[in-house]
Amino acid sequence: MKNPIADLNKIFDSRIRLGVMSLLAVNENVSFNELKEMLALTDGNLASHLNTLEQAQYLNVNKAFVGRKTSTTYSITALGKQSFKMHLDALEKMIRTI
Amino acid sequence: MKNPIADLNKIFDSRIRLGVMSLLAVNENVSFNELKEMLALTDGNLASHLNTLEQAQYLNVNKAFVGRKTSTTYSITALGKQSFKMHLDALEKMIRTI
DNA sequence: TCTATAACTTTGAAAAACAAAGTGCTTTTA
DNA sequence: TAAAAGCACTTTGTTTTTCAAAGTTATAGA
Repeated sequence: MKNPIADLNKIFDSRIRLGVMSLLAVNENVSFNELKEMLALTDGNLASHLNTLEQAQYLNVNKAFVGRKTSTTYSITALGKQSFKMHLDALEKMIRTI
Repeated sequence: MKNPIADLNKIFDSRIRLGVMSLLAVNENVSFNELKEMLALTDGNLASHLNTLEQAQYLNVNKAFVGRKTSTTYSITALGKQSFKMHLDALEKMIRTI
């Protein structure tokens, strides 16, 4: 019997950050509003979770214009991809022992 | 693109409660002190997470004597097993889309 | 010009996490 | 037999996290 949670990443304890990462892992670029709708969050709540992930350097922010309107999209960094993969591996390992 | 976190159980957001459940899923009965050691927690911290899981009726408390010493062990309830399984299924589904 | 939308930031309240110390009971040890 | 130690908590209090709601800035469209 050994510690099953030692390899889990604290940042991904949050269901919401897990959701953001999993959306960004599958879709190259996702906009603020898409994330907001997908995860059914308020602006502020989403913004703060995105901020946490940004601080950790797990994602990039891309500010662009679609036509003349601003559109902010988010994408995963290499570090983010790696950290997320490690977390999922740890989860999978945990699941597999069950 | 659909909400990837809708089926996750809020109670299992916590790494520690996830760890407790995964230990109890594999080992029929685990004592307070084993859990404490495995997960590297203080008494109070473990007790409060166990309490949360007990409130949710995800685990049973068994107070017994080993020789003449008290030993409290914990085991998973049917509801706990089911809820945990659903959570893991949701996680697996999330992982598989990636 | 007025309204709406995007993407935040700020504020503040509520909940959760956690460590540390205290408790009551029993058992072992000096 | 008195003191020390272990078990399984509970209590206390601080720190951290979560979240909603409101405010902000800038642009776009009617």
